[in-house]
Amino acid sequence: MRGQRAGRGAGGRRRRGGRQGRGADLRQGRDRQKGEGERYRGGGRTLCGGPRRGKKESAVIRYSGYLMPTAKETPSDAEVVSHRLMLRAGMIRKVASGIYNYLPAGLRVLRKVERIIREEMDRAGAQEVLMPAVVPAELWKESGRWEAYGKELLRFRDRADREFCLGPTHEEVITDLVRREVRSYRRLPLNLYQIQDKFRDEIRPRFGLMRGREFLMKDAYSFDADEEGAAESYRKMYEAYCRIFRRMGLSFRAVEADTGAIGGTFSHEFMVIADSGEDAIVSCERCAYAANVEKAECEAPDAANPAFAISVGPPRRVSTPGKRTIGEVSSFLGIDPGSLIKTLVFETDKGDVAVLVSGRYEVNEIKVKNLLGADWIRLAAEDRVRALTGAPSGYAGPVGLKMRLLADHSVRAIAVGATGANEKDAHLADVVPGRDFSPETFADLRLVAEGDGCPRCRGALRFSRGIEVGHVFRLGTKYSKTLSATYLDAGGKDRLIVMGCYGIGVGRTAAAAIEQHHDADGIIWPISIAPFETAIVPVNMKHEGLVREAERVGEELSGRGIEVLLDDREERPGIKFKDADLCGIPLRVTFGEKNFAEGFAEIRDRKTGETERVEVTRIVDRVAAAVEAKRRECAP
RNA sequence: CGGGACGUAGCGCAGCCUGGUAGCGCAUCUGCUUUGGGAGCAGAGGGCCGCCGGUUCGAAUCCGGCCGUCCCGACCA
Repeated sequence: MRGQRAGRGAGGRRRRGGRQGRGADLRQGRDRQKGEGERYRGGGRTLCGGPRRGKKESAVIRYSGYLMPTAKETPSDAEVVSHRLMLRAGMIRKVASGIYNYLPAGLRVLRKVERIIREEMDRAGAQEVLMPAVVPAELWKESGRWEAYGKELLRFRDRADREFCLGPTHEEVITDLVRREVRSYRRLPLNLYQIQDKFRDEIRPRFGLMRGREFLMKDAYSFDADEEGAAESYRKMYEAYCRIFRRMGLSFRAVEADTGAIGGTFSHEFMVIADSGEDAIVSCERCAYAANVEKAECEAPDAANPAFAISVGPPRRVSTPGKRTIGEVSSFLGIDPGSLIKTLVFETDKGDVAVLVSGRYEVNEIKVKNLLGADWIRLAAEDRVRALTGAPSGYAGPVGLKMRLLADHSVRAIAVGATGANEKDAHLADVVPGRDFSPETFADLRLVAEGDGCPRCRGALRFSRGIEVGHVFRLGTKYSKTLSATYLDAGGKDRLIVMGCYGIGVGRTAAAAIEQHHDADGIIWPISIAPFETAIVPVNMKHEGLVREAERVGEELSGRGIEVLLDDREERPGIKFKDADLCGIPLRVTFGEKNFAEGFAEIRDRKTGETERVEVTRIVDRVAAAVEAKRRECAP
């Protein structure tokens, strides 16, 4: 799949150069050979940051020789916008499920994301290291995660039959490094990070770079002498993350989150707000509270007035043939779903458990899992439900049920309710919690719902969707304990190092930026992570004066530190415009014949579509000013 | 791993039900014309019809197995 549209002009030159090898063809033509050599030097420097140093070298990239094969149609297996657009814009190509090639333009975007991350991590006092992708099993066995991590951890053996894995995260490796090198409190605090390829053998890779198996990730690890220091390290990272995502021009929210498999005590996820996001988040309209719905706390309602239930007789069995869902049962019995007591049976590593919740709400499995201190939890399968309750699922109820019973606070608000009868096609009415059954505990076990108040300030909660691009954790001593990473304090005593870890998905962040910033024509990159800052489009490559002027302007802009893509392909204007839009280049300078004859060119803003006609003599200044304005929008 | 689908030219698809010459659009290559929003005409190249087996005189088409990919559910940056 070579440049579909990448250059008729090149083709012409190739022909003249003879028909031998393709590799040779690509080097034909002095001008292009020069362009290519310079491109790498120039491009590399620009991307690595820092002011441009002396020497006149062209950093202008010429589209005709550049591998950015755009497509009008998309492979049918791309579902989300970011995936589709990255494929169409010639940024990535799939190699295997969840594994991608990054083409030059895609790589430029990743490098820019990396660069911002590096600058802010360095600024926050972190130091860059690089750890191996291949990790010996011993380290993972030592931490206990060799067993605990599951199939996502890709394991294999070397020729000597030693076990290894591809690192999906590097707590073990970094802790091993630090425990060897750090002995004294004088060396703390320490924060080390890397930007490296990770591999997680996802059950179901999807959405292109949003959920790949191999992916670029920045992971940082902090080491402190005590909890106070760890809290400070955490705060610094939290702030660095805010700066990072602001600089990428993203609208995001830091939300309280569950710590999951990484473990630890406390964590925030950084969510890029996008309707297509996989995660649901809630945030308070009045205060700063924001959380992943998995984590979001629910207030306990007032308990029902017991006087209410005093006159009610014993539970009544009612026939409910074929009615098993809350909706069916409540409308069949003519009662409010909120007074149905929903009973769900879960299997966990701590044994089976039934969880009760008001029919108005959903059980939050993560809260149940955390309450039990379980490693895993799943809704019991049909036959298990039958064995435990004596009825098919849909008819379970707490009355007379012989198993662990946990109840959500919402059940307490039910004075008289209805519930399954543990018998097929039957429910019980006039059920009084506390009288007819008693759960071992009432706790917050449900999912937040629309209409709930903020747990902090009782303000209104707003629901939105987000893409998790970063995650910061307070790990405490989880890894320093299992891997015995200790230091000597000032009193000469051995103490455990207190850790934190901090991740950012590099490719995912680029994808999230697209999810948040695109339109019908393609990507609209924030300038700080765009592959190029401006495109220059000479409308007719046969018009020598016009082309020469376009090239001159490109060189000048480049000389001012602006990243330019010169579309020197022998294509029709429509194609060039479409491609510039598709690839999301923030500004486009168009050299058209009519305007050029009058001494004018045009600047177009990709985002607003606004077009400005500017005299060619002033165009460089004008573009530079526009670029500057866009860069300022991405200020931290 | 469960549920649903799909594998035919680089990409998007038709053909399969009812077995017999592999087709369309885009892209690619050549020539001419064209040059402000994915051009026109003329010509050309490109296929182990996912793989293996079975049925049949004959299989892209029917049957079985395998592999791959995608979509929906439980994990995560």
